Amino acid sequence: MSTAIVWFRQDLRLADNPALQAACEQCERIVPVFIDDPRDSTVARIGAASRVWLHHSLVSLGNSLEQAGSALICRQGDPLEILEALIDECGATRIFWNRCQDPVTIARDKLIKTSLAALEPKTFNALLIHEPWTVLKKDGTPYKVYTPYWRVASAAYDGDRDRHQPLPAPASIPSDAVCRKLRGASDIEGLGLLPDKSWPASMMSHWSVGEQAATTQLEHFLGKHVERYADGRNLPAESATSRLSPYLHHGEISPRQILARLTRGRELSALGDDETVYAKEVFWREFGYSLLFHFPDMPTKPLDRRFSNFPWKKGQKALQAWQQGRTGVPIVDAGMRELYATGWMHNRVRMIVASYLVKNLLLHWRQGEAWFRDCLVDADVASNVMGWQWTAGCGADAAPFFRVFNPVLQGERFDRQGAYVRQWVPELADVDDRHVHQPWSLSAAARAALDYPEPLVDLKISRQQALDAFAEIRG
DNA sequence: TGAAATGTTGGGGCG
DNA sequence: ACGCCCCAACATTTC
Repeated sequence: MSTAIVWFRQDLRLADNPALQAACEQCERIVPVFIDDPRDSTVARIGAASRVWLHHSLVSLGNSLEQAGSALICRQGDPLEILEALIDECGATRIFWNRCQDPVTIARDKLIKTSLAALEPKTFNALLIHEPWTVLKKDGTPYKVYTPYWRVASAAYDGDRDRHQPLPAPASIPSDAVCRKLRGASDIEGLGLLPDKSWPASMMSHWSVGEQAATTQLEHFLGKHVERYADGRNLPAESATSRLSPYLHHGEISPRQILARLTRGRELSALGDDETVYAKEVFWREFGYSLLFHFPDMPTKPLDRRFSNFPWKKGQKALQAWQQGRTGVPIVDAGMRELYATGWMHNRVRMIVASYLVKNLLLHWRQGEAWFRDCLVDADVASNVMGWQWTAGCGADAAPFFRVFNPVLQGERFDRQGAYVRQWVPELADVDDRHVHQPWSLSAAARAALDYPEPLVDLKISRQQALDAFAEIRG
């Protein structure tokens, strides 16, 4: 009897899962396993919020597998050692998995693949539309500007649509008593992904986890919000973004599934304006993975090497005020509090709080990147690092100038009624619309009546400091 | 996926 | 009626 291990990683779904599909087609018995690798390097290791999500996602996947007559085995430790032990225990003759694309995991898995050569490991692309080495400029070098990347990547999708169609879930996942015995009742609990604190429960009260929930959210977004996406996505008080990022990060849904459902048989080039803006967001994720693959030191080193000499400040108090949402800038504090409470932040606000950290507080983008990685349920190294480098000005940004956001203008433009600020900063609930994004312009008496911090820094002065610092390094 | 400085226009107040 | 000034609103330029 042929037995296959299916190693689940960032693909916690049954549908559009080519490794699972191939195993079901080729083998008579399937052993699904998830391995938590506690030795992951700092950059690849996901943070506390993502681990909480992961716990619930594994529970959901485990339930789906059980409904299909199978069972999920969870282990913690060195993946190669665990896989070798498991191969002995269940007599596996083959192993299948879907590829991850961050540098740490690529290097680790390459070794594992070699070590397990006797089982002819078979790996698949389920993470991306285009794997990073397949989209290059004519001269063979990677894109560093998004727009030309999008042109080529979207045309490649349109030119080979059949290949990008998602797979259905396998009709059945053959298992037997031996496999089920390998799974102890408390396997998922045993990974210790849930800290013994109260925040995980309140954070997860904002979410519904799992493959089914991901599909429901996609349908909700496409049915209601995508038609006004170009404008609506910028308004943090409205839930007009897709909110699919945590599902994508853990692989509860795939980009192939999203694009197939968005396009419904059309080419990307035939989509309406709002749909195109959304499709481009999906390809921003692809672009992030491409950058990370071709510039693997991006998590720690600026893409623009001039920034190695940027005079970042050190300020533990300022960093803490930012993390806790007590900077005195309403839109910044609202975003940071939304992040801490829900594990997620609206994308427009991510740009604003990030810009404030690096260009007003002049703190290193890596400190912001680390905080986001720890707090976001969608923390994806590629997207997170790309976003922070973009904000800091050292990443892939085609702008020919040093971009500095003004959080007051951003707030007034995208949260005109202050609804978002009032939701997350209740101290400002009664401040009128004209002052809600700049409470320091209230009279001294009105300010004293508010239990809200004075601004940490002057926006105009700190902006000028950032511009001066950039002038120093730009050569 | 920007902001601030600078330039232009046009309506209203006023002598 | 007219010119002048002021300034808001909008447009353009610059980093």
